[in-house]
Amino acid sequence: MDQLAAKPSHTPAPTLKENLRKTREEHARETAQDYVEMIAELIASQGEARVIDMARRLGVTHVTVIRTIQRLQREGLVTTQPYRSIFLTAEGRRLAKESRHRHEVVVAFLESLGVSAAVSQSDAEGIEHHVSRETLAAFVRHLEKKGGA
Amino acid sequence: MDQLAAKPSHTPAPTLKENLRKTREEHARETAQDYVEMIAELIASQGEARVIDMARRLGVTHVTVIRTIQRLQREGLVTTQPYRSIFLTAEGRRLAKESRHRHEVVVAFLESLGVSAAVSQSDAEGIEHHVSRETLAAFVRHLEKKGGA
DNA sequence: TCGATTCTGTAGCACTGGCTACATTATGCA
DNA sequence: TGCATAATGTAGCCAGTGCTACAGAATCGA
Ligand SMILES: [Mn+2]
Ligand SMILES: [Mn+2]
Ligand SMILES: [Mn+2]
Ligand SMILES: [Mn+2]
Repeated sequence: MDQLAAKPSHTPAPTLKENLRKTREEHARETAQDYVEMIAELIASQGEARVIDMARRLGVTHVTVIRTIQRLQREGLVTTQPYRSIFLTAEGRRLAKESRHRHEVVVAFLESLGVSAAVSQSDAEGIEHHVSRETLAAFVRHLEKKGGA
Repeated sequence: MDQLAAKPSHTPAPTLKENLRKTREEHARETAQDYVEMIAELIASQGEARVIDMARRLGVTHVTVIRTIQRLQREGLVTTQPYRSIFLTAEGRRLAKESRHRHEVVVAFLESLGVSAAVSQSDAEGIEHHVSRETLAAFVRHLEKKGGA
């Protein structure tokens, strides 16, 4: 009830307010994305995802990891039992796959613009969480155009 | 002391850990960037930046704005007096100018890839805060190549 | 001019995600 | 096999950023 009353039909044009709200929501989700992505990688490479390995790779203490894992469990992305390693739910695996793909596209896209590998990796870590479906598609188009194949 | 010991000379290759730490730091700064950018816009268009206008545009309550402004004042980006409007310090103006420029480049860049204006605005609101100097330069190069002029 | 309304500010709550200090459980090796 | 070490977990602190409820100051129009 704080919209410009009458004006349906064509899309109502997103306001700055709505864009900022969306960005805040993305921030709330990005920890989840980085975590499930890393859990999937650890399971693939080490056979299991342990709190201590995540803490070392994330650069935070194990306490922070434990509390975040508890939240992700509450949200249905992972499962754990006391003193056991971490597993992904079906939804967690889905999100991990999607996040990894987007991450790779963003890195490849930045590199295709001539950005160094190191900076591409670094910037992608933040940018990835704010790339919509439409923008991701545009990145892929750009890569296909340049990449040949 | 958790680096690969011996291997100086050329840059030590940033670890995932360091990239994530950098992303966290960027998040701590992005509120400041969006605020000073908006304060500059309000001063330019309305003659002054008031709490209530910022709250409406940001989509948060005035309480949140007041507390954030207090922090920005502590950090030397703005000045205020009780019941008076908000001013930028020299450093605040510098940051506002830089943020606005980067915001505009990011939006223009996304649009140049064929992303719709609405989505470009929305994605840029988050992406802008993770675009390094080097990536920004790559965006500008890409725009100059396509844009002609 | 003065009273209603609007604006600014404070108190106190929730949640996230950092941390240290300490407790408990598992693990691995002598 | 047992004990030192490593890993996991809990308690409680902090800062940031949301919120509602309420208090105080400023403004505007009748
Ligand atoms: Mn990331
Ligand atoms: Mn972000
Ligand atoms: Mn902006
Ligand atoms: Mn922004």
